[in-house]
Amino acid sequence: MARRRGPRRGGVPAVTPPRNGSERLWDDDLADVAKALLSSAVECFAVKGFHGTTTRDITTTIGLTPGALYVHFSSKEEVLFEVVRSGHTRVLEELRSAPSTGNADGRLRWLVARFVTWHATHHTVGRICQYELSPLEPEHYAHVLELRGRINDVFRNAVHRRVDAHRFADQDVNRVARAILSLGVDLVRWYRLDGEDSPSRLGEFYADLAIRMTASPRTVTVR
Amino acid sequence: MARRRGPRRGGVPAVTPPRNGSERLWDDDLADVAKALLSSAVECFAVKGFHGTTTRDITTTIGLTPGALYVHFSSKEEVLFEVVRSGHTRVLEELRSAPSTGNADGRLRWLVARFVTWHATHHTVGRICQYELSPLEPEHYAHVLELRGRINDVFRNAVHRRVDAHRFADQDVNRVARAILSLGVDLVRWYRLDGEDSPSRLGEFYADLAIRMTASPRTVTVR
DNA sequence: CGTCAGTAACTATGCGCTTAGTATCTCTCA
DNA sequence: TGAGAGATACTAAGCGCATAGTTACTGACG
Repeated sequence: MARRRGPRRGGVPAVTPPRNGSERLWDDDLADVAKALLSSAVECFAVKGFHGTTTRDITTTIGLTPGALYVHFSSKEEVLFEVVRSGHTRVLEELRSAPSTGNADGRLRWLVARFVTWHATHHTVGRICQYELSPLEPEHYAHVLELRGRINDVFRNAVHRRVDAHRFADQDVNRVARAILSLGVDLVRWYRLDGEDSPSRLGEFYADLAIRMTASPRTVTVR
Repeated sequence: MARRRGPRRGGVPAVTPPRNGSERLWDDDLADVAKALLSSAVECFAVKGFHGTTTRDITTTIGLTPGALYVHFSSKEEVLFEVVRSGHTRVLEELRSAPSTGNADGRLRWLVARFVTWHATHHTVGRICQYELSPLEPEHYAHVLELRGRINDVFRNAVHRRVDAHRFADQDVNRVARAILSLGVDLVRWYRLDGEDSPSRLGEFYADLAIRMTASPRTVTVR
């Protein structure tokens, strides 16, 4: 007993995973402990940032010691990369699940609503995905940039489709698309689950707003 | 000579201030070296975050040693606080310089354009003001929160005024005000001076967008 | 001469990561 | 079926380095 050095392997897990809803975001093939490490990292990174978070913070929160992190990930940076990559991948999957039928208005509305709902629901992960990119290694950053480019394309295409449907030539389409995306992203900075809007209500509100933002200028000034 | 311990004091300054436009933001009563430290900190904090920036980063960039920082500021955190407090204070001053005459549309347009132009021009400081608040000491954070509340109030009032002027009851005014503010803030995340929009052009675009966002829903659907 | 801005050297602490070891599990073989 | 080997998840301890901040001192200025 005095010389006890290791944990039980298998059997009842020694790990206490955090209950923050992020475990749904990780790849299925990850071990349970790896998933718990990621979920713990999410809470720490979101509050203290990457550099302000220690490996001791991440591991002790779930009942492990710092060395355990290196069994599953090669570095602290790789934990960050996995969080950010998974977050973006899940967002992209969500957007790609959009129904292929329907008109341009409906499509844009659907995309905005889903994007916003996702970011409100996962605003903690979202915060890391938006504001903690600079500590990533260059190849990891490049990978994430590519995912972001794909997400941007979905919105840009949807806005172009809606605007084309109304045939307005004096509209700067890319600027509006970027503004709509901007709203969906910036909410991770201020959103709280105990605020007055549920994720889906906020999604509906922003979808309405996006339609208004892409309306023809002539329509607005018709009064 | 072998025991030389200090620098030349006075005469030709040993300090090389960074040229990033932030020196205009600091309080006039600060010493030139203190201002240079703040401007250097802005570059470092914006790229590496507060925790990822060392006192050596800040000081050696302008030709000083780490101990020099403590001649002017009591801690690294105080440097951050001064950057963030000054940034918010300058924004608030800008908003308060709005002409008191004019209609509700013009006022909202003016505020948005100025807010956006400011954040595009000073997007580096803006990034710190939005995303590097968690390392602040509690009293400093409270101070900054109060400034932010005042900035929010200016926008909320302007949006209420515009909406009231049109007498629309089905509009969620605070949500729209928050969305407009959100656009102005999130731009610090992505804005680059070498992009296609100058600060003032972006300000005009967002001012137009804000008017559209606050238009009556009935107007939009009048087609 | 006194003051003060800044330096060089240093201190105490903490960090990311490594290493040697342990307990447990799984598989193979007789 | 049981024993032994190999593999593995994890710990406790530690390493090498770096950090924020301190201290004793210097040189220039008024």
